[in-house]
Amino acid sequence: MTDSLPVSRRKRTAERRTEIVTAAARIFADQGYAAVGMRDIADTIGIRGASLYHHFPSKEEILYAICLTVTKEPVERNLPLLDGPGTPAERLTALMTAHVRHLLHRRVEYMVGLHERPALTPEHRAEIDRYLYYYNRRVRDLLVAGMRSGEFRELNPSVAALGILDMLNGVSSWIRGDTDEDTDEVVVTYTAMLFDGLRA
Amino acid sequence: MTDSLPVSRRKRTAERRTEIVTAAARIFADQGYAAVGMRDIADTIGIRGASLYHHFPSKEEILYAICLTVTKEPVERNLPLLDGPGTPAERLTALMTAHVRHLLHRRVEYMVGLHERPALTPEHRAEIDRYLYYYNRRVRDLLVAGMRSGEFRELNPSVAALGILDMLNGVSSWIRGDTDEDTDEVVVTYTAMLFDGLRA
DNA sequence: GTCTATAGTGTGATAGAC
DNA sequence: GTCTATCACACTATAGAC
Repeated sequence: MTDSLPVSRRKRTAERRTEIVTAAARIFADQGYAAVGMRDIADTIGIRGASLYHHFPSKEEILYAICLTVTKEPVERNLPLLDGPGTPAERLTALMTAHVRHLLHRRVEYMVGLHERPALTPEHRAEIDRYLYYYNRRVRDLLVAGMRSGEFRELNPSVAALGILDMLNGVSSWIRGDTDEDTDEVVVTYTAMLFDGLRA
Repeated sequence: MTDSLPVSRRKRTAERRTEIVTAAARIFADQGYAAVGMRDIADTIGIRGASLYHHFPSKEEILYAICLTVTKEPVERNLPLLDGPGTPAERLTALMTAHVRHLLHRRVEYMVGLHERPALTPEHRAEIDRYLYYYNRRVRDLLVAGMRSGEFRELNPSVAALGILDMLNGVSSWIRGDTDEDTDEVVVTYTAMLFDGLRA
C-alpha cells in the first residue's frame, strides 16, 4: 500500500511527520500540551490545522510520538551498553554518557515527554510507562550486580537507580549548549559525585 | 476590612482556600493544568464553578498558590538549616532531610508546581523562578564552601547542585508511603551515594 | 459565600473540494 | 497533501440574585 507510492512522495510525508513532531514538542514545552491547539502547531509550519489530520489522527498521537522518542529510543539505543564489556561502573558510565547525549539531542522532547504523560490515553500511557519501568529496572539490576561483585557498596538499589535517573533526566530542563562537550562536562561531574562521592 | 469580619467567618474562608488549592493540585497532577476546568475543581469540593471566583480571581492564581508552596516555603523553611552548625556535609544532609520531608508532605503540589510553570503569567513565573534560582544558588554556595574547606573534592559546583536538587525533586513522582521513615530511607541512600560514592 | 444564567471565545475533529 | 467551512462542545470569567 504505502510501499507502492513513489519514493519521493513517501519521503516527503515522512519529513512532514517529523517536522510536525518537532514543532509540536517546542510549543508543548513552552505552553503545556493541553494549552496548545492544533492550529498553533499548524501555524508554525505554515499549514492549516485541518491538514495535520492527514499525518496524525489526533493531537494525542503527536504527544505519543514525542513520548516514544524519550522512552523507546533510550531503551533500544542505550541499554545494550549495559551488556557490553567492562565493570559495572564502566558500563554505568557508558550508559550515563549515552543517556545525556541522547537527551541533549532530543532535549525539547524530553521536557515534554517526561511530564505530559497524564495526557496520553490509558493504553499509550501504559506502554510508555513500561519502557520507563524497564529502563529503570535495568539500571537497578546493574547496581545489584556491582554490589554482588563487591565493586559497589551495599545500599538500596531501587532508590539509587531512581535517584540516578532523576538526576540525568533533570538535565533536560537546564542544560545549555548543544555539543557533546557540553554533555560530557555534566557526565564527568555526575560520575565523579556518584562513584567516588563528594567527600575529599 | 477583612479584619472586621467575625473570626469564625474568616477562618471558614481561609479553609476554603486551602481546600480549593489541595483539590486543584490533585486534579492538575492527574490531568495537567490546562486540561482541568474550573468546574472540575468545583465539583470535587461540592460547589459550582462560579463560586470559586469568590476565593480566587482566576485559575492561574490557584496554580500560583501551588507553585508558591513548593518554592517559597522551602526557601523559608529549609535554607536556614544551611546557616546552622556543623560541617558542610552535615548541613547539606540536614537540608536534604528537610527537603524530602517537606516534599512528601506536599507531594502533589510538587508534582504540579515544578512542571506547570509555563502556564503562569510572566510576572508570577519570574517570581517562582527567582525562588528556585535562589534555592539552587544557596546549595551551590555550600558546595563551594565545602570545597574551600577541603571537606569536598573539587568539581563543578553548579552542575553538582543542579544534579542534587533534580535528584531530590524527582522523588515526588515515585515515592510511596507518607511517614518520615519513608523519606529517611530515601535520604539515607542518597547521602550515602552522594557523599561517599557508590564504590566500595 | 454560593447560586443561576450567560457572554464571548476557542477547541478537536470531520466532510468534501481541489 | 492541503484547503475551506463547519459542527458540537467546553472553556474562563462576569453579572447580579439570594
